[in-house]
Amino acid sequence: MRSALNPSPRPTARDAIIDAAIRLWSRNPGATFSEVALHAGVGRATLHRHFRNRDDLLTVLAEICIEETNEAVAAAIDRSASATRQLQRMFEAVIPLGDRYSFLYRAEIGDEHTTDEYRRQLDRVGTLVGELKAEGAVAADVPTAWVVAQIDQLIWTAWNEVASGRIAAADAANLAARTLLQGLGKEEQP
Amino acid sequence: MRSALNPSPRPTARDAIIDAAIRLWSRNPGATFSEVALHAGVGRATLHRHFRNRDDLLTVLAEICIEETNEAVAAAIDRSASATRQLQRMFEAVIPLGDRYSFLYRAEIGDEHTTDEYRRQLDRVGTLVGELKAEGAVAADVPTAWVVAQIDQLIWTAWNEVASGRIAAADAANLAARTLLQGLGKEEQP
DNA sequence: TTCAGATGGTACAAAGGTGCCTCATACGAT
DNA sequence: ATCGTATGAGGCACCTTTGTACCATCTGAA
Repeated sequence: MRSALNPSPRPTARDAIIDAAIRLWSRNPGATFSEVALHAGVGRATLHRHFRNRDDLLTVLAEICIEETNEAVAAAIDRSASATRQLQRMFEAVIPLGDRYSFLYRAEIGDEHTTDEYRRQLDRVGTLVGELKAEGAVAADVPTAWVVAQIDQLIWTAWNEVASGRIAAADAANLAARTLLQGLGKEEQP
Repeated sequence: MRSALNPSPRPTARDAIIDAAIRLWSRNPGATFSEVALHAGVGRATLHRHFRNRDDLLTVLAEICIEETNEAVAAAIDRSASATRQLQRMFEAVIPLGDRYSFLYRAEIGDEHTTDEYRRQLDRVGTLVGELKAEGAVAADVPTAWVVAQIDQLIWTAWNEVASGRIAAADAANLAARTLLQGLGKEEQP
């Protein structure tokens, strides 16, 4: 059966490879091309037919992950809502992507367009943090860079804890938002 | 000159190797033995004389890092102080070790003794979290696993931000403690 | 000076990964 | 049924890394 998405190149094999590679490289960035092929259920030759080499595949994966994240965030963000609610919805949208997103942390992407897109993503988070500060949800004296780093880490940690079974998936976004906002909220008594 | 520490095996070369390996593998876990030797300023042959193979070196590094962390924490912890202050001092002690500690996150250590020691370390953090809950500094309804994960991540994030120059070193421990405690503190109004 | 130990450089073989290739086959469209 | 395409299996040459061995050199101690 042909996926409704991806009408252009290939139906199943390519998707299987992409999925397996993301999954595998998230756990083990040094995994072999053979292992990727094995986990994708395709021959190693087929893998090379779809992606010339390791960098090629890596770049495609990164672009897909960033695109997925952008879409999830765009769907979650409602600019008419408060920044606090936008943050909450962003956590809900992005945390489930943690397993697909995580391998980008360590991967060294050479492709310029991809790194630019990633930087732009962080900038967007920085903008959201600015709005949170304007709302008073985040104290103005906390460095924006710290808040952005925390959001990044919270997404990863939340997914990680869910994946390992220590935290219920339903609680993850709430815990993350609570950790961030009540942790960085204005001090009550100085 | 012979270091006062390490009286038993070798004076300088071994220490240089260990230092270079930790530093290098923290940034690039896949770095080659040759690269390690290069950064340590020794020949690859010398490296092999001190450490039979990669696993051997990795295990030694892990043990050293865990031991260093244990010592730093033990020196910082004062059981007569409040758990909150103990946490603060732990952050102060451990964050500067972030660069030497970080490569353990991804490294796959086979050695049983080492993994046990690491588990014990996490357990100790869990105990501290229990005390924090007893003090009311951390809400009882927050899963301990989540708090432990946050502490772990805060150490790493804090060091990371300091290393990249986005956060001042002097602020890191305070920011971390503030993020954690005020983020997980008892709710004021339900 | 002499000697033992440590080191650097180099060479070597084994092992594994990579990229490319061919061939037989299975599947779908015509 | 036939043809074209994608695939799986396997082979092959090339490269890097790894672990080992050998030898000349240097340094500190006797």
